[in-house]
Amino acid sequence: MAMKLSNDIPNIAVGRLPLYLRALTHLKEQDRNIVSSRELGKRLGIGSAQIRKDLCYFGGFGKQGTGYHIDFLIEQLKEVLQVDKEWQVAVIGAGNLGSAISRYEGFVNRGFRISWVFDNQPDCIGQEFGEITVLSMDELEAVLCQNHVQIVMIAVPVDQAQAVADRAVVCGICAIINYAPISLEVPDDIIVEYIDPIVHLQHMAYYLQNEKEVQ
Amino acid sequence: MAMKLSNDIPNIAVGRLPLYLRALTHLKEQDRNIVSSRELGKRLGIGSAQIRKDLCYFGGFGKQGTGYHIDFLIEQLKEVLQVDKEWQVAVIGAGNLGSAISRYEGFVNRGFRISWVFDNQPDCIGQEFGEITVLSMDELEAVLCQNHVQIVMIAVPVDQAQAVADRAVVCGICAIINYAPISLEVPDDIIVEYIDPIVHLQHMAYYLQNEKEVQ
DNA sequence: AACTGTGAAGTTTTTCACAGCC
DNA sequence: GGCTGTGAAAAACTTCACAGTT
Repeated sequence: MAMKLSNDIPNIAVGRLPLYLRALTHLKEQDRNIVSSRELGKRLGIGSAQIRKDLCYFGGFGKQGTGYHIDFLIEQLKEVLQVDKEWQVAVIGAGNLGSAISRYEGFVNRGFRISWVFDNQPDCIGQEFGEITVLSMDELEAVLCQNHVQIVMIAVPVDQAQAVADRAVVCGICAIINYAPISLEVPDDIIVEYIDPIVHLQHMAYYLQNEKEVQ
Repeated sequence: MAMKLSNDIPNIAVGRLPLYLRALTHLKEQDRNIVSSRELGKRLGIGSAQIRKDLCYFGGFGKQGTGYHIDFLIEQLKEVLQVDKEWQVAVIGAGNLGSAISRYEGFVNRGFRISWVFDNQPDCIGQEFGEITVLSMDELEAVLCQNHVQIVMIAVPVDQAQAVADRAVVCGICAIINYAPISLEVPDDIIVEYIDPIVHLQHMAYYLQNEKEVQ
């Protein structure tokens, strides 16, 4: 992601807000009303000062002596992140991964809705995932353009990912979540984030003790 | 992840090595032999100095005036990351997501193999994903312990994730990839990494222009 | 008494810039 | 001429510490 476009709030701080939001939602589900930066930090493995500072960039939503009202903070963070509305998302690729994403029900109450899924395999097209039907890749441009789709998730085989991204970019999309294990080349104003479990696994492996060395 | 255990190499630099490895693999597939830090950086959207510095922590694998031999660098990075061997991984949860992970064929040539999958749904247990069979959750402890499994991927519903993590930790696992949208509480010596697409989406949404404001 | 908001201090990470090498 | 390896400078980020508020 080539981000730091914004005025002056560190991208890395913005990146933590979704984690705060996620944790706050769980607290709310446990019928909690108030939380301190210390408790929130402990749950997330983050220092309390960092949380206060991050929230402070956006005005500070807490009460001295008390902490943060969970409902209020959730509401404010959703507004800051622009997820108080519902973004329409297109998924490209309806294989194992694309279909798992499309069937996942967790998007909606966090600000997103998968509204379209595309694939180029004839046996896939027409399949129903919950409320949506798999469309042909031939319809990609028409659907993305006509609906002013801003976010796409790419879940196609790695050798098709760049071509698919190029097609989406031409349609005016602004942001891509790429599940294919390849760095995409896109114009500077397009936001790209990557989800590649193997990157995480390889990162972790560095810190693991090799069994043989242990013995 | 509570990482900085290591001697003195920044965790964040280690985290970039898998990206370098991934990009190098693509270059190799295009029959390239040599690459400069500048070209590699351009592909990844990273400064060339950063790449040189990262590689330098591990000794510096380049040749002045020339660049980096791709084959050699791949080999060295795999060794550094300990992915020149094959780690056995267990997936917990065989729903949409768990089965997509388990069927994915991209793990093997990047240092990992999904060797076991568990679920608690009777209609799931016994299903075959490629070469592996879905096992009952009742067998979790026995399998993890007997095989000294070090890495598990959690792909169960959010309300079961913590309990599943607890069970895995007792079995002596060292690292968790958690796909459930919740922060896990685990002992300090367990490495946890999170994969939650909605965290990425929410992060991106912050930088998107709201349609209404554009007009 | 408990907790936030926030400048200032401290630390980490990135970038610069150039000597040394091919 | 082109490129790496690497100290030193710059920038970014985190933590401290405390005034101020409830």
